[in-house]
Amino acid sequence: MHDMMATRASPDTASELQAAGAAHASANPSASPSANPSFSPLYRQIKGLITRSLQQGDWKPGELIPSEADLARRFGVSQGTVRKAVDELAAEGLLLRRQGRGTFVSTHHEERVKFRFLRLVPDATAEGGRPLPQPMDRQFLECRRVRASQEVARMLGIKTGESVTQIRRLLLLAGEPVVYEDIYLPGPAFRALTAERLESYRGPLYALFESEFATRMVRAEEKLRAVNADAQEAQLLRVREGEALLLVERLSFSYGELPAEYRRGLYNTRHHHYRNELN
Amino acid sequence: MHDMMATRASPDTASELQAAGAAHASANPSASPSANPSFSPLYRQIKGLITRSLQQGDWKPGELIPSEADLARRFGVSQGTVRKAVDELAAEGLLLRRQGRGTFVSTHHEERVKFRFLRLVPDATAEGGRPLPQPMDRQFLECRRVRASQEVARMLGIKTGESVTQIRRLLLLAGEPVVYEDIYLPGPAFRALTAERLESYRGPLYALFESEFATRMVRAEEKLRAVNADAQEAQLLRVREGEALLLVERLSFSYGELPAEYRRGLYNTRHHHYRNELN
DNA sequence: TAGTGGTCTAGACCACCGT
DNA sequence: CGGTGGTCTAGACCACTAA
Repeated sequence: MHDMMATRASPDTASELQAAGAAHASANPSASPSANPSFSPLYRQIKGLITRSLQQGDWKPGELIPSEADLARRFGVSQGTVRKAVDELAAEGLLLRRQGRGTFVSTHHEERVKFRFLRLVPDATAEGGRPLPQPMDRQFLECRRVRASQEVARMLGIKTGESVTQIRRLLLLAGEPVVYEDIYLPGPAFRALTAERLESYRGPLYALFESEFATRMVRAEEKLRAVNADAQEAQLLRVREGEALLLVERLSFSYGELPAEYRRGLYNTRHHHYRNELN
Repeated sequence: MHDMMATRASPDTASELQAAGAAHASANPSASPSANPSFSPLYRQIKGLITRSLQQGDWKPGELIPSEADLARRFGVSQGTVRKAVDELAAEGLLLRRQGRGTFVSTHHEERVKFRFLRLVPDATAEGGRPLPQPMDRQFLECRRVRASQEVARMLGIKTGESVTQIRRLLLLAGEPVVYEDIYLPGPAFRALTAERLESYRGPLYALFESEFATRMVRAEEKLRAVNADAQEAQLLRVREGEALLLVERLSFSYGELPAEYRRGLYNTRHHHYRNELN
């Protein structure tokens, strides 16, 4: 394999890569030899281009993206450089590498990473045993359009009073109600969402959002607190009023650090716990 | 045994690296050409060797380890292979790379990563603002040798009734008691630990353990629950009895996945919250 | 200026997957 | 079998730090 004409051409997409410290950056003895203020290595620029393609939906969740060799040709860089860009994206969970098959866009549909964001596990879980083998059931109490409260607006980065979709639901594990949460989705994207659709859908909410509302949750930040159950919460979760509950506020982000969901959940931690790893 | 070193010399440590799929491994026509059951790439073996050196204390926390080129020579591999090993160790927090200076063994003494394991932050913390700029104070209530209860023994992987060191303390943020925790340390290593030493030490507990007890905490697992304060807990944390508190059980590991500390903490989350990131 | 980690390239071969 | 990601090497040059 040789191929590849002597030089560049980069007949495809954006060949706007700034030659920044690239060894092969050709004869460029002029261009300031040092003191680069906003220096970004090539592989990060490549990473940016790939991210943009993901944002734009050029490659959709679950799909196969072009091979490393292919991408290297398109971008006019070496395979090693593409590899480093893809490595980082895979580490961030945006892409999924599978030896012998190719690189795929991550999706909430895969069996392996289902409930990736739900850290609640039954107490009986053994040391290594990760997920919950319990039967999970849902119960949707609300699904409606409401005006964003000051707090919801602030979290989602929109104006107070703007229309948002609110979902209120109950999660049952092994028949017992364990999670009660309010979910807020910004903008008109989720206008078509109905309680019926929620009821009929099998699988995680994020998988539904991905498939039918073109919104993929990429990462999230959570704030945890302990609170005492009020009368309504106690009734829904079948605990005594005043019983301690774990309050979990979650802000989820889509591609490009775009806030795409705000969630306020109450967990009954009598037989379950929130599991976390510190590094 | 076989080969190795047509060149090199590798005068130093273990040159027992099994030529596994190495392109240059050559001269090894015997060894099953494929179908390798427990296949481990070279860089992982290197990683193991470096980890072993860390465990053995060849390089201590805060110290500079040999340069990549140096390590490559010692191990008889290319710099790229060493680099990949070090990359992973740095990603896991065992090593810290600093361009232009070298690679250092991570330590709990650095200003940058102090309180790496304490995820409690004041509610007022802005979006990006990470750590707590609050004045922190401690109050040590106990420091004694006790026999491990069944639970403590199970967590620490020792026998029930074995001697462990117990520390009971209160953490005060901005003058208010916010954390009340019991800490259990296994084995005879911490026999010399006294309440006086704890009182006089400035800096994180883990920094003390590292400096004076040759125990570095590398990673930890936490289980979170919401519980109602009992009378004693309420008094110490200055809340009403029955008030919801965040119960945080932490199992910390030293090098080699060795359980080295079990901790049971109660957090008052009225003005603070536990912060977490999901990827 | 010397030394370190950081980036980039080019090419080889291995492990794994589907056909 | 051909194609994909995974590993390994060798060498070049860049960015940063400290002496």
